[in-house]
Amino acid sequence: MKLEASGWKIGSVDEFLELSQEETEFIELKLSLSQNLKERRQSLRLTQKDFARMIHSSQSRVAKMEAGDPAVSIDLLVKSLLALKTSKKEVAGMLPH
Amino acid sequence: MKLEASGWKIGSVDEFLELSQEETEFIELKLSLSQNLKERRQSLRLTQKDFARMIHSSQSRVAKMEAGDPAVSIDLLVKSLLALKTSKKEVAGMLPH
DNA sequence: TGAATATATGTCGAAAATGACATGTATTCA
DNA sequence: TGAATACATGTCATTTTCGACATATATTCA
Repeated sequence: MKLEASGWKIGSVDEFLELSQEETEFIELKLSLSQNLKERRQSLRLTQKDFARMIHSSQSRVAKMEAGDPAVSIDLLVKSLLALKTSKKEVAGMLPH
Repeated sequence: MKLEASGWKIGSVDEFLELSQEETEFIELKLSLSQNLKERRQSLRLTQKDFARMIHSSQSRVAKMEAGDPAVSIDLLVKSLLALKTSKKEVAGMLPH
């Protein structure tokens, strides 16, 4: 999984070139939601633009969500999934490895 | 479940006194994480103050997290749970109804 | 091919979330 | 009881995330 390529910071103040287990799990969790969101949108034959209108957001933000951009919150990802009629159980199913 | 008591807005511009299914599910999801976080912290015999230090936050913010304050993000709740060595599978188990 | 459509990326001011602090209220226990 | 400890609540300046926009790059398809 190319975390580096998604713009996730690799270096930090405390650790140089190393992500803590906790940080890694957090990022993986978000990427799982991102990927599932993209799959769901596509399987519904929605364009990013149309989906953006559904959630009162913008095409560029949808693209960032799906790209796993670090500057997108889990809150927005979850709200987006719920807007696609994803059940809580389905959201839960996206989390475990 | 007393959503109103937790400070969640009941009225909005579009709908007066009614939460959409989507909004309700989002709030319930957050409250589940809140409650589980509180239980986990308590079972580990950690004070809010001590836990706050662990996650580089403050006692007041921990209190707000556990109270289900709307102004607390899922991101912070998830990071907090992960700091308590909660596995992704365990987080997933908190979500379904 | 090339126009139309779809997606990716960078930037901005506005809005929301943050840690910190002060202070109020419960709870504990000697 | 009352002091000590734990938790709740309100506010504030700073940081982060937001929708929006411009524009670059991919993809589709006639």
